[in-house]
Amino acid sequence: MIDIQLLRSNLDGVAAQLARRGYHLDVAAFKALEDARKSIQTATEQLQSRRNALAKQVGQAKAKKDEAQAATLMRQGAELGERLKQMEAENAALQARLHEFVWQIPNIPHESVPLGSRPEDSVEQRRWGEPRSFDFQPKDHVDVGAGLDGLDFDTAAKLAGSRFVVMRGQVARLHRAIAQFMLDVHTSQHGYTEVYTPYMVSGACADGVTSLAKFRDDLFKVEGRDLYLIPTAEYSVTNLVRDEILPLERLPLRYACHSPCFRSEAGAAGKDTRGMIRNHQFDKVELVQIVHPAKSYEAHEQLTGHAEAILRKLELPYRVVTLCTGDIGFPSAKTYDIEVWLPSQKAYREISSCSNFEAFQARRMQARFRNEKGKAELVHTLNGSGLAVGRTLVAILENCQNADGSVTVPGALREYMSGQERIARA
RNA sequence: GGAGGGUUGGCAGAGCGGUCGAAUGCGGCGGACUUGAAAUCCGUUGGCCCGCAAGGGCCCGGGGGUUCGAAUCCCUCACCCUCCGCCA
Repeated sequence: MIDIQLLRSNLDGVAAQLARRGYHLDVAAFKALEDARKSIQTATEQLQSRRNALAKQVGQAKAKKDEAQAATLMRQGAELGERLKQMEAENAALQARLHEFVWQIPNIPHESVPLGSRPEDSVEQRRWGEPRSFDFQPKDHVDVGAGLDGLDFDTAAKLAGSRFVVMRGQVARLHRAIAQFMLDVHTSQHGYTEVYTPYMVSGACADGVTSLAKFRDDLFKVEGRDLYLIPTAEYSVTNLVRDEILPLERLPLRYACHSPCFRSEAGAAGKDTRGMIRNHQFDKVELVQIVHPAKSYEAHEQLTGHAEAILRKLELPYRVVTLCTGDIGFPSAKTYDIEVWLPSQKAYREISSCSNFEAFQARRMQARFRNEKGKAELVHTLNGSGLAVGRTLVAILENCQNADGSVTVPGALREYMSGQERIARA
């Protein structure tokens, strides 16, 4: 969430900055809420002060064995109690409303984020690699996978419905190899610590990284329990530092985590229904960084570079896009999307999203560090896919396919495939 | 599943219903001593909210209750630990 002090001190300024991302901040509502809060809070605290003073006097009277005096004071205290109870309830209700109001405000976009309301307004930063020109008609990953007896959507549908996949044989192994490879690169070359975390988190943790109220429908919930299947390892990994005050020297923390991700895709009916571009379950290697506030934009560039390194090693053409103000996610201050080339679609498709959340998530999670002055201060959090495993498999099947239906294994993955250079139908 | 114990400040750990936001130790910070460091000694050291300030309020796992007054009593939920049973 954004700093409520900032709202109090510069409400119109915040509203203007939020307007850049298409969010209308109800300034009048906030003012009304704040005014009411102020008067009720002050009144409540005055009553509390009097109650405390009275209670103290009762103690003193009793110590002096002045029972008559004590009885008088206790009667006064009892009278005061009734009013206090009402005030406290009113105060609590108002604080809750204010809290709710502030918690559903999205993050303020960083000044470097291009202004725009549609995906087309996002700005391409760079491209790497040349899309391959085929001397035959390339198939999409569904057909390549079927030809290899490796991807089976019909059977998956029998088990769990649409938007699932069954992988077999060499394709399943390739999928596993991709994840291993990514994890190894990030831990051995980019300074990340591998972590294994729960695939379910509490509602509070979900609310720590984004707005649960807003995104509840996108999550799978465990029936009858306050547990949600993670839609990305970000949910569990970022929360590793919730309610912590980290020593300065522990920063930065860099975590890499391979996990399955579960998404209900409630709002995506009819979109990307073919293949495994948008499934209810997919694997991803996630990168998370917990950093000093002064270093987060530097870290953001590095983290994006770490994700890009994977595509370079796999020799898959991609481009990097800075999402425009209207397209960044709820908690994000700035996001780079990395898009990989898919021959079947003749288009670049998202394979990674790298965001700097500044203190937005940290404030929700109460994730802090002890700064140079010894004071507790909120950390900055970042994450990025490094990369989505399923979509990487899709990209390899499509970009590395051969006319005979086989697929060439990218050089970087061969050590994970017993040196095998290509996958063909068994 | 059954029985019991526990959750207190950065950490460890005390705390008869009244002056406890909380002893003590460690750690941190400042200082003395030292060429420097260690050791020792002295001082200091939680978070949050309102307020220009003075000052006030809240926080002892979460929530509720009893009371003039709750870290201390009661209820409830969560988590942790120990033992028994069961299971992988």
